[in-house]
Amino acid sequence: MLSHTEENYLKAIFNLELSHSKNVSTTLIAKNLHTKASSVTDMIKKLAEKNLVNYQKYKGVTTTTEGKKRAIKVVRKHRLWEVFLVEKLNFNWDEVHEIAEQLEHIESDELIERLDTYLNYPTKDPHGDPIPDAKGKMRAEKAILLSNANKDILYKITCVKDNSSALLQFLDKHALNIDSELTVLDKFDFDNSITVELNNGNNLTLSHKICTNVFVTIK
Amino acid sequence: MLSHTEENYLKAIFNLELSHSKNVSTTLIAKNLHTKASSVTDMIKKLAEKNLVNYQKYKGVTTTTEGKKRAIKVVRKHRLWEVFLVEKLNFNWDEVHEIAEQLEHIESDELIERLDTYLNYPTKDPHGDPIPDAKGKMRAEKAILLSNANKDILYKITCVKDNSSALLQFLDKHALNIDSELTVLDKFDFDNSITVELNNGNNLTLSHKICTNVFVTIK
DNA sequence: ATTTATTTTTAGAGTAGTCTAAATTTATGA
DNA sequence: TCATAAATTTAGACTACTCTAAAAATAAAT
Repeated sequence: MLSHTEENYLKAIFNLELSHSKNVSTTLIAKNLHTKASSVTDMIKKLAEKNLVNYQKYKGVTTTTEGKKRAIKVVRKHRLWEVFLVEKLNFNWDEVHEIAEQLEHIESDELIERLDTYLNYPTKDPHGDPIPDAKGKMRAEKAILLSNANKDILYKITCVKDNSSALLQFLDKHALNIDSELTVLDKFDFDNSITVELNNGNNLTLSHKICTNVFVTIK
Repeated sequence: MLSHTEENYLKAIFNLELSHSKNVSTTLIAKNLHTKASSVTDMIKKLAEKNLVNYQKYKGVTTTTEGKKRAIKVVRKHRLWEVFLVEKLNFNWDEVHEIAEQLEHIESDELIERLDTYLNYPTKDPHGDPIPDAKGKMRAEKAILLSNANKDILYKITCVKDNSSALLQFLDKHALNIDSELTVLDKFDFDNSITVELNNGNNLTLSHKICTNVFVTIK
């Protein structure tokens, strides 16, 4: 059985491995968990001792097969609880992250499977992130960043990168949601902003920062 | 903000205060939390420092007004989650205690009020225990122990004292539930067992141990 | 009332996790 | 390639909580 802290480290390492690929560095983990590099080193040693990460001094870490399994389980729990909070308790999608961060550590296999059933086996959370199934399989999304989208092609939003309230509230205010459809009309070299047309006919100019935090697929 | 451990101590002290009345002893708390008396002394000092309990060396503790408020909130959360687990996720009443023991520490006022709304403001948990409302008010139940019930009077079960699976499974097997109706037919001095008649006409003889763990009120 | 038993507290130490500051290793760049 | 910068690890200390064993206080019993 892992402590909440161990689970948090494992989840962070796993996520960073996916987004930054291969050997995750100590400082990157520290930044992610708002802690210090020295604390990370200590914890990494502990996780390596338990065969949950591969670790060589000064070379960063990767998760082992067992480590991945544990991390995926935490991710599954986090995302299922997010669906519960939004679908059943009517929370807004920008309010659920902190609470799910706590709920993901509740220990009970039976609970999580019953929750999954109750929610009717959802495959994505309110932010569009895929929910791993009970075996740990996760839908591989061939989504691209909105910043890399081409002009005059119809896309739909599938996922947002950042779960911060600030981003989610911005999207809400501009009627942008998971499954919203849009076409890129213009790309501006000056500040890398782009103008999109929504399927209600409205035009919207989005900053580069927004575009690098929103994933889309061709509709 | 209190740690899980502090909340657990506070809840235990509060419950023992209700059941054993006045100045709860160090050993009683230790037994209740499966820890050692010396650990209890340490924690009591910490809680006294925060004005959550009144403490005089060697004289036991009582909760302060603020301490009671915090304890009641934990109890409210525990019991609401138990209702959720039974009503929505179809757990049996003997399976929910351990999980609720974890869920009761999730920190979010918004969450607990939305859960309450979602469950349609229940007033008792699956074991018949009263759920405090958002202001901390709890229904005062004038229930008596089945062991103190009189002959030939129609009672109904309102609550069970012990949340252990063993007791709950015994009751399940004998079709005894919250709101089950029964009449005491006989009381045996030899072993303090009693014979009851259920409203389906069946007779049942119950041991003293069972009778001191089941609460009833006159129907 | 004084011994004995029980309860409670203190003292000292251990584990999990955190930090700062210093030392070491790796990466960078003239 | 050699100096310097950046990243990483170690060392030592701190908080929260736990324990055992011994000391002190209270309760019980002759």
